Amino acid sequence: MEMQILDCDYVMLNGKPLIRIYGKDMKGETFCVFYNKFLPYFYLHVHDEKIEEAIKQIKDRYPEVKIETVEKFLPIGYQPPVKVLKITGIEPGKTPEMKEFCQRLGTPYEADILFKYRFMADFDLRGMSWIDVKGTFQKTNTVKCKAIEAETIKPIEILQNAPLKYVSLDIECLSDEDRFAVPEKDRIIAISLAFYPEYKNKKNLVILARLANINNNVIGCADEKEMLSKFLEIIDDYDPDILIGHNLNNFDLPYVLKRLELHQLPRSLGRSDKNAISRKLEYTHMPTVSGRIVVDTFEIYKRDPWVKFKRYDLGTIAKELLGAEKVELGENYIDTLRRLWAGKKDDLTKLVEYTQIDAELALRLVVERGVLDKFFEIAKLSGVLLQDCLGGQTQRHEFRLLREFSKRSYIMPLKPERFKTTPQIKGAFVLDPVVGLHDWVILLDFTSLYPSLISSFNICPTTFVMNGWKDENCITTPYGTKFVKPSIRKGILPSVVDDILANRILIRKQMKTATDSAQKRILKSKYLALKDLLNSLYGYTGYPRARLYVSDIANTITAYGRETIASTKKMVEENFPVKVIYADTDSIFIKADVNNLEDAEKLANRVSEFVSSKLLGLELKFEKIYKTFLIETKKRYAGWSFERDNGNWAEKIEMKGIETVRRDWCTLVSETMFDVLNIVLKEKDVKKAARHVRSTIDDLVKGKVSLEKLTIVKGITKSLDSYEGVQPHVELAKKIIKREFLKPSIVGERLDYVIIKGNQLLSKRAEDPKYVKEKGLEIDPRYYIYNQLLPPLERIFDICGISASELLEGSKQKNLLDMLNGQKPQLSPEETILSAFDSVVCKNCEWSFRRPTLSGNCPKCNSPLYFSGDGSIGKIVELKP
DNA sequence: GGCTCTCGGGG
DNA sequence: GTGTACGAGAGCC
Repeated sequence: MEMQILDCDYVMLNGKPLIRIYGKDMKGETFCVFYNKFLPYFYLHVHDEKIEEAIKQIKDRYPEVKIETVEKFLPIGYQPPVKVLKITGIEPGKTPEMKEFCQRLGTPYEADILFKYRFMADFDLRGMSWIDVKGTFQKTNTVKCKAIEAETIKPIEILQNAPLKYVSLDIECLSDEDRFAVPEKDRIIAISLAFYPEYKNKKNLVILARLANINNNVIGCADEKEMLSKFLEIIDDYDPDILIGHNLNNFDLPYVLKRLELHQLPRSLGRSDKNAISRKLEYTHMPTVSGRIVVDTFEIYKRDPWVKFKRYDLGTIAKELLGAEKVELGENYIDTLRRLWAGKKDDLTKLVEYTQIDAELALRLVVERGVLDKFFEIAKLSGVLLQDCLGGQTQRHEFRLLREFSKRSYIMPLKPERFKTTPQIKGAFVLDPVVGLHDWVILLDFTSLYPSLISSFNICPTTFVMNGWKDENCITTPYGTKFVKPSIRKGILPSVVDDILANRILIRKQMKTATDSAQKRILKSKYLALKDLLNSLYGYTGYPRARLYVSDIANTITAYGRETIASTKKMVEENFPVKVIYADTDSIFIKADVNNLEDAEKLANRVSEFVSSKLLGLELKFEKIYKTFLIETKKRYAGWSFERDNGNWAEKIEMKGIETVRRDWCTLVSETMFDVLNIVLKEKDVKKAARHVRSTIDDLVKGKVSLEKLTIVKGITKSLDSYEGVQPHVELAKKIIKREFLKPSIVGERLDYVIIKGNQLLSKRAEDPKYVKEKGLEIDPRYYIYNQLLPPLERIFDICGISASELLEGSKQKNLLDMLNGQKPQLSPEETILSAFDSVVCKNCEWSFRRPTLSGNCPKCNSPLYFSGDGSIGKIVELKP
């Protein structure tokens, strides 16, 4: 029988561990493979003369263990193999205790590797890979699928994936009190399921904790308990491989499990008799549902470095990626839900529709977007089970390396102790940029710089020279560390890098010839998975809690990186008529004396070839040309880029580190920023950009900017009196509570606000845009100019040689004051000062700031702030908004 | 510019 | 289950 591995666990049976591998065959049938001929073991390194004594002590304490002496290479430092004890136990669960006991006798190795992973490593089994099993079918009720007692298990190579079944779930709960639902008190009223492929010709099912007759896709139940039983029944019957939900790990799954427990129902969501669990620690979650994989769309999308969202709620992600709209329950969620739940058929139908769409969207975010494809391949390449690939990167490298180590008779260290302080790794080189607006800038970067360096210089814990060794056999690094030459011993880390690079070339070749679309899709995912693994390998070596963390090694890699980029700069400037204006980690930006794309490209290719030929094992690749390039500081730049795309030039405006989309900025700011950069970069007309800003300010003063563009959003996350300091949205919340005294609570809500004109402190002038519209209130242009528009724009204009005062003045009006006044009557003298202040000072403690604080008070001593400026020193006028 | 603190999704 | 794992952005000097 051939099947693809989905999950693996073990149980103790008759005093012996029984390994269970869950998987699927090509037809989609589920199996569980049992294997009972594997026992837990680990290694112990003790001083040669103490070996006999150690064996005796272990035997006395643990008579059941088997101890052998074997030859192994220790993982850190180049050295000959040593004798170590291999201690084989019976119960995996006893190993931690044995490990502690052995720590007094010597150094244990591999004593903290999960039993299932020990087994998988030794049998060369990998998550999502295929195995060939010979054995006999077993009758059992410990698992819910066909069980096979295996005689032999062999890995086999199959590219395709078995057909998987996905179910997405979303629950609705109702609390009687006015707070967020908690599973200890508040019941679940509805469970919504969405299936792929369909379940009994249905895409959706909603199970209600109330008798109802809505339609074929709704099952009414007498109460919550009946609903939960029905839910378990459907999961068993449909038998999904993948469980999906938005914030499933942190909300729906633990909630359902807790309610099942309270109703004394089995928590049997998995494929075995093991209870499903969902544990949270720090911030990451560890759901365990035997035989199935739990996928939380919130966690998956939040971790994805390629797509970024302003917010990660289901509505936002679904809208952006699927173009789908979520049903909104309106202003007061709890009240609406309560009303719908208590209502007649129409109300209930609305509730059903709401929860049904949520489950469906989460499902589509996985299936339609194919987000798991890459993780399938990461599992196959690293060996880690699919469920464990969805989390951090460390495990992937650790397990891959464990297998490479075992193959070569090396043993792995234990995980380092927690909270151990470790030396800081010195990071990459970032050149101080030549700040300004430049023409014709070429970007080149080293492909996979750190992995290439690991490979070129044989950098690995196993080749690391820790004591005197003949220099002619070593590579001495710029950090001062030494590694033996590959001719003496090739490192494991370099081998892994080479393997990934070779694999990548192979996959790229296969991608070109592949015709089948399913095959193409898998190859593409494989390529992405290889890229991910390669890019995160350096990070692993520099992670203090990695088994193979050696600070000298991480420091060696970055030192080589710094040396590479510095010598590249020198080399390029000495051999070509160019100036390097910026460099960061593995990329350099060079300013060239050219005036068209083709010449720039020719030059770039010459530079690329030259540097690549001089630096062995490295490739400096031509990336793109910036016709115009504006750099503010390290890591903050924008440019008009041109890149080859299938032979043609593709152009776009790029921004790095210049935040145009920030939650606490209104859209007017991002729009203006975007317009300004477009004008500056494409037309190189700074004056025109300044005019654009002035006209925006003009519109603002004249009240021509729509409230939507001025709305700022901030969440109220805790009770109002627990906020320290004065914040506009908190003050607004207080106002709203006062106005709508029937409103139960505001905690957990997101507040939209605009800043209006008035005589109070800034923060007291936050107001609900709807209220502003109703009452015909006016927004405060000064706030939007000084606190929103100016800060980001000022920096851009500054480096283009236009100061803030020039920005504000020079239009029809003489200065900001006149613009602010517009058609209005004259302001009081106190307000005049606002037109041209240089800074804000606190007269009490003499602290000074560039801009007024939101509270209007000094953050240090809380006394009122004063404006200073207007050209004349000493002319300080009290802030009267 | 660098460091510490907070908060996220969900009902 | 031989486990014990966050990271971006805001706020503050």
